[in-house]
Amino acid sequence: MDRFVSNTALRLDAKGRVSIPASFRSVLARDGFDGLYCYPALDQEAIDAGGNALLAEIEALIDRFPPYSQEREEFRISLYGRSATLKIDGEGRVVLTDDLKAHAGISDSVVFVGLGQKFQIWEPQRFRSHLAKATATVRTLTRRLGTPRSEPQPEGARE
Amino acid sequence: MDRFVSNTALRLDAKGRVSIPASFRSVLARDGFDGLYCYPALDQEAIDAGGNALLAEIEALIDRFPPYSQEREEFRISLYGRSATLKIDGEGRVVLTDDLKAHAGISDSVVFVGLGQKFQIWEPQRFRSHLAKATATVRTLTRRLGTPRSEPQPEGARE
DNA sequence: GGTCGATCCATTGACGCCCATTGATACCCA
DNA sequence: TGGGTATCAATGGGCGTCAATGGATCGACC
Repeated sequence: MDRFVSNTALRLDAKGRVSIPASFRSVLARDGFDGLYCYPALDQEAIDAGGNALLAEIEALIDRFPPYSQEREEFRISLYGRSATLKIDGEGRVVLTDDLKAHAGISDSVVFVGLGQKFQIWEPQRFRSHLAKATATVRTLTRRLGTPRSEPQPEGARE
Repeated sequence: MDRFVSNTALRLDAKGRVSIPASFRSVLARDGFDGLYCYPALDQEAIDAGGNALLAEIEALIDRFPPYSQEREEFRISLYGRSATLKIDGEGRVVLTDDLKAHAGISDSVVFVGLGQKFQIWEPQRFRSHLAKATATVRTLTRRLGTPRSEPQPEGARE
């Protein structure tokens, strides 16, 4: 398996540590990144996390702007400045920074959600409501498309 | 690791000393530069800092202008003339010059922000507001560009 | 002789690293 | 097929190391 899939709910311990799900760890190991690269999601109250694949995605985004341009510098500041590379201990755990926890509203438990090249870390309650909203959106979209109770998209349409 | 990454908030002591984050120090050591090369950032109320890699970047910037041109001389004056090479003490600390502190509005605490080949030193409050502004820009730009794997925003999605 | 600065030392608190426990799941064998 | 066992993921805690910080001493240059 080379993609992050499925979701898992886990708790932070007294020291603020939280285990990365074992299946995600094996993906990270395959990816070759030492540690866990994290930053606050731009459009959601969640943490985006991953390895080299995620990092490459971000750098590709930055490289779309010419060197020394104002936009590029703002991208660099905003993405690098808010990101954190967390160390993974021998048991596969990380401690989230205060910034990350504040952005996602995380206190003592989280949900890991696999999204292919990356995964997200949510505060469980917020994830539930986000999921409900997303599901409602999907329903209205499929209705509007006029494809009731059929698969909305063929496999691999968007990666 | 051979690049400056992540960010750290630290305080100046009564003597004006401030520790360079250990991870940054190890990059500087690898870079081989003795001390810390600093200058006021051109476009921001921050201090640019680094080692040989930063110096090389600056020279590359200057070399984009024809020799003896007005622009080139102004770049040289502006960059070299305002720069300072700070001494790093046995504990990995530096004292910022008054010029640098004035430019960045630094009094008794700072934030170090890794930006790859260099890092920046900010006054925490200004960094926060700058980050907020940059992030807003990034949001609108990524929407316009059509970020990969961002969710579709259907019109009329109720909130 | 005094002040400023630089090098050295001492404290403390966080973090990395290690091991122990528990609970669930998969596997094996009767 | 059911029971027992081995394996591994998740969790909790202890301890040592080192980064960050504060203070003290030594020296140089006014």
